[in-house]
Amino acid sequence: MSNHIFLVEDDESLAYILKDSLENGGYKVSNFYDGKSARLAFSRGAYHLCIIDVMLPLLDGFSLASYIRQMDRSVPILFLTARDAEEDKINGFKLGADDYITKPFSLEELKLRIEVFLRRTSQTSQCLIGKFKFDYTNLKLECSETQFILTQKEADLLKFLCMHADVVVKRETILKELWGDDDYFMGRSLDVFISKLRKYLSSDSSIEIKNYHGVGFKLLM
Amino acid sequence: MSNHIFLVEDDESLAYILKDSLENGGYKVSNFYDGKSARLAFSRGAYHLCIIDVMLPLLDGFSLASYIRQMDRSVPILFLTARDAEEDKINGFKLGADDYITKPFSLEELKLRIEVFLRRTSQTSQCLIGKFKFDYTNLKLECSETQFILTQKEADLLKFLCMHADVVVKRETILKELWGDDDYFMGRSLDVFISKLRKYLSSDSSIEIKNYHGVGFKLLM
DNA sequence: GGATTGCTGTTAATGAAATGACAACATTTG
DNA sequence: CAAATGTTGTCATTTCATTAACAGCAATCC
Repeated sequence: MSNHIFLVEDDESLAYILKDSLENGGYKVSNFYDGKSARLAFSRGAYHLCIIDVMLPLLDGFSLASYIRQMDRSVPILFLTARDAEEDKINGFKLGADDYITKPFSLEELKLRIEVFLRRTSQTSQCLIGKFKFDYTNLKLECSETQFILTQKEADLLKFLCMHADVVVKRETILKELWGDDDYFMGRSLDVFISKLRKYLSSDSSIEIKNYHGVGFKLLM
Repeated sequence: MSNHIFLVEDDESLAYILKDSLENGGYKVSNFYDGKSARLAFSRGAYHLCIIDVMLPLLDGFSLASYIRQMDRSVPILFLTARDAEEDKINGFKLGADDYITKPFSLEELKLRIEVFLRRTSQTSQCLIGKFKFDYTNLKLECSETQFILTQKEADLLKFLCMHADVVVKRETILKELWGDDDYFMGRSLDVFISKLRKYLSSDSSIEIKNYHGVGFKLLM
């Protein structure tokens, strides 16, 4: 699920460099060279982040941003602006811009900021299990009283069960998916992990990892 | 990592309104009602921005600011001052104040200025890590007692961890980003650098670079 | 019912791999 | 060459998936 970046920059060579290096960074980039065509394009596409030069032909960056804000109240907008145009900033923040980068800037800088924003919006794959909050990417399983740090494999298994909550998942399916194969010892290993997860979740009696004899498991909550 | 605002205002109702609305704006706010207790508190905490009323009981805003400036050479200080006290401004700028807001002011105005300042500090690549101030562009990591000059690679890594504070960053991601590739020896090299950073940061026990076995690292502070 | 067999739950032991700390080496820079 | 920096190698330690061991349970058969 690669993130789609909406880039509006009229300086062709800069635009090219940005597009190229962002694409190398694994993003999908759509590039527009003036405010008007950008505005039209935005209404037709779905984007995860906008990078907009303040100075644009036909329609300036602020007007474009204000239009985008109307269409989408949450998409992060990142302005490219000249070095010390302080009043630009105030102007922009009013429109709900999220950040500025002043030219000239380093690509690294830009990439880092993009990551920060995309992280902020795309929730770090969290899900609720009874009274617990499970954060898969941070391997964290927490409730008001306690917090557990899971190992990768524990987290993988719990995630798999979550994604198939209330459904009986076959042992075979889990093993193929998470262990890559299915033999006697892997099966025993799975049992050990199930046991560990049950222990983590034991403080909430509404949660149950139920065994279906000879078939598999089901996460109930 | 939400920004922490140091607010000193003796008018209780104003203080309450400010604190409340800034907290709603996503900031963490610590509020003090007189200069003396504020001075004590500042020396014990780490803040990203200070908002100080000029007129304060026990210790006036200027004296407080001058103390803060000694402790921290770069934290933005924003004064709240009466309408037309021009000499206050001159006084304040000498002490290294960064901006003034004259009462009465609008909340929007204040919020915008705060954002501008916080962006500015983040743009100059300074960030706070526990009791340390880390200046990426100058490769400087300092606290009240000591100062380290980092190498470029040390600084790169620390910056990367800062930008992803409180998130588990995969080894692979770090290596791809900072070493350009990912093989066994680069992995070992990364471990060496992590070890160096831990040594630099060891004097503040609230900072931790936590390892997630087989996964990566997370900067906690 | 009672015996047998295979499946599951749990805990502990084991060994391979990841990590931390440090030293040695290589490379660059002035 | 001397100093600074990053990489590679070594060894001790830690972590964790797996394996082993044993006890309880479920299904099947007589």
